[in-house]
This record gives sequence, C-alpha cells and structure tokens, in this order.
Amino acid sequence: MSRTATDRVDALPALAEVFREHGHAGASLSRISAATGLGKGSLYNFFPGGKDEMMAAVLADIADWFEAAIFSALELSDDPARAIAAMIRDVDTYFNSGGRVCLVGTLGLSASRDPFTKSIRLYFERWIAALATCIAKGSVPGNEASTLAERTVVGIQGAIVLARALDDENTFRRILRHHEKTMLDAIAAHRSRHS
Amino acid sequence: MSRTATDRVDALPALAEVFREHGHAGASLSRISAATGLGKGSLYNFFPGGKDEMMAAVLADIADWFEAAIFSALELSDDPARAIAAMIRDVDTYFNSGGRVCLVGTLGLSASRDPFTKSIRLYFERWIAALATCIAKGSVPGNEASTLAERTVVGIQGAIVLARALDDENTFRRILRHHEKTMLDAIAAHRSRHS
DNA sequence: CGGCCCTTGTACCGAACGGTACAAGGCAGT
DNA sequence: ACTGCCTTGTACCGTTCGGTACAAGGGCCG
Repeated sequence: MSRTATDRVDALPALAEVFREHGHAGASLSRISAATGLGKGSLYNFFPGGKDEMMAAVLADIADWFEAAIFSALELSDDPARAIAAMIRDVDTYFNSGGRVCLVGTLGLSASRDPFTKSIRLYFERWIAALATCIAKGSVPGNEASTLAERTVVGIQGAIVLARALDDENTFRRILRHHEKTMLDAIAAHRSRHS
Repeated sequence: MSRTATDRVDALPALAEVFREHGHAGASLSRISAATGLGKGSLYNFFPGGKDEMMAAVLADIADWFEAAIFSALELSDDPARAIAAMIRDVDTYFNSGGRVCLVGTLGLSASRDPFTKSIRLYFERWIAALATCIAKGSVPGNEASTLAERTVVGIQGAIVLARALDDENTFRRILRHHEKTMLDAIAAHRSRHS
C-alpha cells in the first residue's frame, strides 16, 4: 500500500511531461508507458480511471507544488518585493525560460479541457489572488494590485507562447523582468509616498 | 480545376476551427470530415498530403488573412493611433474576445509543431515587426516601439489563455484595452514632445 | 517455509485511427 | 449524345487506440 502510493507519485512528473508535450489527445498510452517506464498493468493499477484520472492527478500535483512553492510564499512573506523577486525566479526555473509549457494553460486552450475546467480556473484565480495580496502588502491599493497581478500572470502565459514560437529563452526572461520591475516600481512608489 | 481550388479554399475555415479546438493530434479525419462536410475522397483529393498538408494550408490561409487585414494596415496607415485602434478592434473580433483560440500560438506549444516551426515563427515575427513600425511612425524610438509591440503580442496571447481558463470575455477585453492605451500613450507622449 | 496479496507483463478486445483504391457519378467540350 | 476527366462515396487496408482480463511473479508476514 505504501509502495503503491510512492510509485504513483513517482510517475507523476514523467506523466506531466507527456501531457505537456503532447496534450491530452496526443498523450497515448504507449507514450505514457514509455515515458514513465510503467506497463499498462501498473498504469491501470495506479490510475483505474485511465487517462482522465492521470490528468487529474497531474493537475492536483501541479496545484500542490504551486501552492507550496509560490502561492503561500507570496501570501506569507512580510517582504513583498523579496517575495515577488523570488516568484519571478521560481517561474523562470519552473518553465525553463519558456522551453517548458504550462500544462494548465494549454489544457485550458484545448477542447478536452471539459472535465478539468474547475481545476484550470482555480489555478489561475489562485495565482492572481496570491500575487495580488502580496502586491497589496506593499501599500499598493487593492484594485491596482489585482490589475498588476492579472497582467503579470497574463504576461507569463503569453511569454511562454512567444518564447516557444520564436524558440528564444531571452524573450521569456525579458518579459518576466519587465513585469517584475513594474510590480516592484509600484510598491516602491506607494511606499515612498507613505514615508 | 477552378472548382477544385474553390472548394479547397471553402473548406479552410471549417478545417481551421477543428484544428483550433482539437489540436493537430485531436483533429481526427472523422471530425474533419464532419466539420467540412467533405468525405475522405474529397479531402484526400484536395490535400493529398493528408493532415499535415491541411494544417499547412490553414496556416498559409491565416497568414494571408493577417497580412491583408492587420499587418499591411499597420504598416501602410499614416495615422498610427488610428491603425493601432483598428488592430485592437480586429483582434477582439477575430479571437472572439478570447473565446476563440490562436491556432498558431497553440500549435507552437504542442510537440506536433515540428513541420511548422518556420510558419509559426514568421507569424509572430511579422506581427511584432508590423506593429513596431506602426508605433515607430508615431515618433516613438525604434527600440521602445519594438518593446511595446512585443509586449502587446505577448499580452494578446496571454489574454487568450487566461480568458479561456476563466471563461470570461471581459478579461480579454480588459487586457486588450490596457495595451491599446499603453501604445497610444507612448505615441502621444513622443508626439507632444515633438511639438 | 507456506500462504497471501499486491504488483505487473502480456495477450487480447472492439473501435477508431490515417490513409489507399477504386468504381460510380456528374459535368464540360465537341 | 458521346467521350474523357474530374470529383466523390464507399469499402477496405494495416496500425494503433484506450481499456480489460488474468496468470505469473515477488515480497512480506505469520
């Protein structure tokens, strides 16, 4: 039983990579089997619900990771500027400077998103909300903070698209840096006005 | 012969919609057949190269449409502010306020993009270049114009992702309006400095 | 050491896949 | 009206699809 859970969790990263690269429709069981090193028997032992359950597990895993590594840090830190800089750095690493696709974003674009619309919406709402509260802690008014947060998340998603299309990591990092600066400037402006 | 070309062209919009919704992998021949109203016979008569040739034809059609409707207008207009506003309006219509996906962008995200990397790259390079020259005509320095153009295209792509994920047209339009204002402000700032 | 249960490779299922072959049909030119 | 060609529906190809069944392993506990 403990082994079961362990192996199932161990398979998630490879599983996620297949879904990222090939999408829900293009991720065939043979590809999944090859990527994870698990035969069909093990796959359906761990995920009786088939591909949809695998995708759901991957989405849950991603949500957990972002919650632990990004969202909570944004909300809990008492140094907003520092937290934002950390998020930008983590995002750059996670998405491999645009070389790695955002599974949640791409899934939302496809027609096979139907069973996962809730998870997809929550992922983005959570991200924007966490970032907005972080910015707001830097003395930035709530509505302006929300706007900045939304633009940043939009910019990250768009940067992934463009960086992939142009096959250029610098594009991704440039966009990331721009949004980082915009947020930090907003905080600095309101903080200086405070003092 | 003339009929052949006509029908082939007529099938492109429906074809594009299938690829948009289901991606390259998910666009099965049966779905394509249903969407276009063409049997396999006709399909392989018009596109002997199969799905890849269909996708190539769709990409060429999209490139032609953008060239005629958006890019050339950006470059040829002698009223940059007006041209930018027109582009924003056309983009909002074309992407149905985020309800419709950008086929070129999504194709670039998938692993099946390989035969089309050139077309994908050209599409975005062309878009950014055309928008940059338009902005530059508003007395904005070249490098700043390029930066603004890139950010706008990134914002559009990101807005599609987010609007789809949140299922909210207002998100898309809000982002679009922001970039429109940013570009127009830049032009106004440099123009006023000129006079 | 024996029994047990979880794990897993393999064979197999019907369906759908992308693609081909081709005969019947319709339309144009004479 | 005849001929020739383009168009197209349909049957069919081998392959792969997602998913199931199950028997052979393999480690753990008594």
